[in-house]
Amino acid sequence: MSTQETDTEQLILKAAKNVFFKKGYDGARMQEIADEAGMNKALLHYYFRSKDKLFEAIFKNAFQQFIPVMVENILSGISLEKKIEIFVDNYLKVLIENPQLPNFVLTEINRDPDRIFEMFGKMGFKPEIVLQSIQKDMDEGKVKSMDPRHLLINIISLCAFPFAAKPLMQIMLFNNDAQKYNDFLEERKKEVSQFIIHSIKIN
Amino acid sequence: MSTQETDTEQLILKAAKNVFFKKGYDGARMQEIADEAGMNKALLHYYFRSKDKLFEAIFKNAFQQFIPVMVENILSGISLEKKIEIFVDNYLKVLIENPQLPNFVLTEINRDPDRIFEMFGKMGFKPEIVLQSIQKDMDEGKVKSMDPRHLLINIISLCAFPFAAKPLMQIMLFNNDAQKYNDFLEERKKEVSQFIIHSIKIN
DNA sequence: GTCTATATGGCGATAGAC
DNA sequence: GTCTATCGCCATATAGAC
Repeated sequence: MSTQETDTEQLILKAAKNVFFKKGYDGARMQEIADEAGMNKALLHYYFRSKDKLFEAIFKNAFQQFIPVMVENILSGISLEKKIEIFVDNYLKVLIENPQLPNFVLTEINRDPDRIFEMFGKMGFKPEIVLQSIQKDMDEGKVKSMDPRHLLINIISLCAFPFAAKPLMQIMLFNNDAQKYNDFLEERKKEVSQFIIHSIKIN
Repeated sequence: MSTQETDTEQLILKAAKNVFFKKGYDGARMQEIADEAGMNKALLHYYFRSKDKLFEAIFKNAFQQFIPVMVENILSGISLEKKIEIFVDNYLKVLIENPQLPNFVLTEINRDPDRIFEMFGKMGFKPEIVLQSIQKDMDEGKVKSMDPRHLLINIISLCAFPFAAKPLMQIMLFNNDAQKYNDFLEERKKEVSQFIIHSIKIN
């Protein structure tokens, strides 16, 4: 695949990402994408043929942004606690740069979950491996024993949800001050790690 | 307000809830609602005039289902730990009965966050009061000290996210066995409480 | 109140000039 | 490659018979 794509194509992709991320597939309008890209609607069809095809491009790109981050440190030999720390840090970093990502993924999870699961698989994210890795540390008595699925879903929930619910939380907790909410999300890199690790520690 | 509404109106509301919850405002079709209610499309307009008005009815109803639950035990004098336990239990109970609720609310959060915030206020949910109540127990040294906003958002995240991401999690963690995922969500009533309380305990 | 038939508008997509 | 103009469909909404 060539890394050299036309300027126009890049403009379209950027605008489409914005609109699809904000409005979802159903709510997005080709006209709005064209406006945001500063060009005519017909050009979108010239480059991508249909709304579906354009969406597909955005969809694949979105997953390439965060699945590798999730896969990365799973197979390394470090302790579960350290893994969690690194995972939370990396995952939140990606989300801070792409705050609309959780909403986009959640929308798609409800449109076509199988497609997403398939995409996860293609990119090397295998839940069984993650669960086994967690189970191993529990069996060795390094952390509190529990159903690893609860722990996994807890970690993902604590990272992703504050982005999915961002507009409301920003109003509720920070008087709609965007800068303060971003600082708050930054803090969560440490806060969430501590929260989880404290919870699974054995004393 | 009369509690006696026509049968037809009830049928419409029930069908509309199903479709709006599943497809969101943009994805929902008046035809589909009519089909599911077993009647003609024109009747929906006879009773509710427009798609917007019908949606508004569903919207208000949805919030009446869960905000009172959140407000309920906040002002009581019991300990924070006990409050969390009761809150998680009640909140998850509502969500198990209305699994699509988080998606519905999240969609609306991104469409019009101010409207939701207003709705929260009208129904007596004031975040400052919740935060103060949490802060009080921290000041008294009963639980670990932290920004109460992180704790609040952690609690909500741990409860709501597994429903928002349900279709994918069911596939990933339970081979798409709906019964098993429901059992898993039931388990979370205890699991989430323990997870949180363990994390804020002082040793 | 409930239906069928139809009006109205919006949106994805295409044709064709430049 | 990029634009304007337009087609054709589908969804909301209304008119009017029963």
